[in-house]
Amino acid sequence: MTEPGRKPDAAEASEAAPDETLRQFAGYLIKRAESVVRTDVNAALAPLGLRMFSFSALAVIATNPGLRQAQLADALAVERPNVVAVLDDLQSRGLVSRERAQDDKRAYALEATTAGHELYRMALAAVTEHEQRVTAGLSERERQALIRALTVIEQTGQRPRGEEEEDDER
Amino acid sequence: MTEPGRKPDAAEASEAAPDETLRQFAGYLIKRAESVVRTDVNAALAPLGLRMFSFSALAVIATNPGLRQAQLADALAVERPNVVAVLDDLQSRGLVSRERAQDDKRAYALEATTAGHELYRMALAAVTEHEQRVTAGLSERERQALIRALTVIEQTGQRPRGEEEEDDER
DNA sequence: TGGATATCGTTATAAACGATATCTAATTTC
DNA sequence: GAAATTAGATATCGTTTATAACGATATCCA
Repeated sequence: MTEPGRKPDAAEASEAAPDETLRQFAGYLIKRAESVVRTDVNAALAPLGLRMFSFSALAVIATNPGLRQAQLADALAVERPNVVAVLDDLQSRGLVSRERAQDDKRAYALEATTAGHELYRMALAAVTEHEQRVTAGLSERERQALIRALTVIEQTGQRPRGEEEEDDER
Repeated sequence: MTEPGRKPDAAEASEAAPDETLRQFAGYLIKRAESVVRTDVNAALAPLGLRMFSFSALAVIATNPGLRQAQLADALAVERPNVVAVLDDLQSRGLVSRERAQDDKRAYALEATTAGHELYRMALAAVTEHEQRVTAGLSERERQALIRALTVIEQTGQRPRGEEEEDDER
């Protein structure tokens, strides 16, 4: 082991990471970064009884009073059934209210309660800390560039496939 | 709808996205981008009978002949049990061989078969196409900056917590 | 007006992903 | 050579996210 050097046999190549080929793909690194972020943010939110997803839901509700469940699901880019359990939890803990919409008796108007806003404030602080922690290796300019790049990717990928720059928003 | 403008009532605010607050966090955008990437890459690999994870495994094996399972798991940042089923699949399809290591009869030396290399070539082309598709909105410089930023985040987050720049790698 | 159709929230279910605990066989340590 | 460790396998579980289908309400339109 650690012989001066020659033919590292690949299995124990010390020069390059074994996944070097994959690391040229942003997609691969996004997946790995997502894992790191999810672990860290969930740890940061655990003391507050929240996870990444319930925090996101609370944030969207707190900043968009009157939102309906389908709109919430849409905002979070998940299917409608996926928000039900989260809302059950948030509501049972008195953080969010579900009031029947007066103009549509099928729908609920979602609102954060006082306790919900309070918890949201604390959770937002915890998540902000988390963000600073995981992006500590980046300058603010780099972090902003990252945010822009990710936004572009998300929007690019959202398209049906085969679109480019058609400006279909109006 | 689309009335000239005033008091959008938040529930139907047309100016800002409902998750505007969350979009200032790289972590949130990483999660959303991951979803887009995963969906797209899995669709790209489906015709080849691969998913993102099995492709990654095949790539690492093909470029690191003789690798052991534990090293593969390590390279892919997952626990050892998680590679077993994937290898069972790849092996049963004749893409990967598991030969007992001569210096350690517990371990397997993993290698891609000729068919495995062949499929890997095709899959690599499909993934490269996918990468170009999802990063079509970025310049090559932006894409490289994204890759660097994600690498930094991954490494930052990997640390036990409370480390910074200690250079604990010797 | 009234039937077809669509939408809202819900339930049930399943696939994919990834972790932990434990087992065996083999290996290393002392 | 006994004890501790390691490699891979198995079983199991939790999380995340999707689809299908259902009851209730709302909208469309002939």
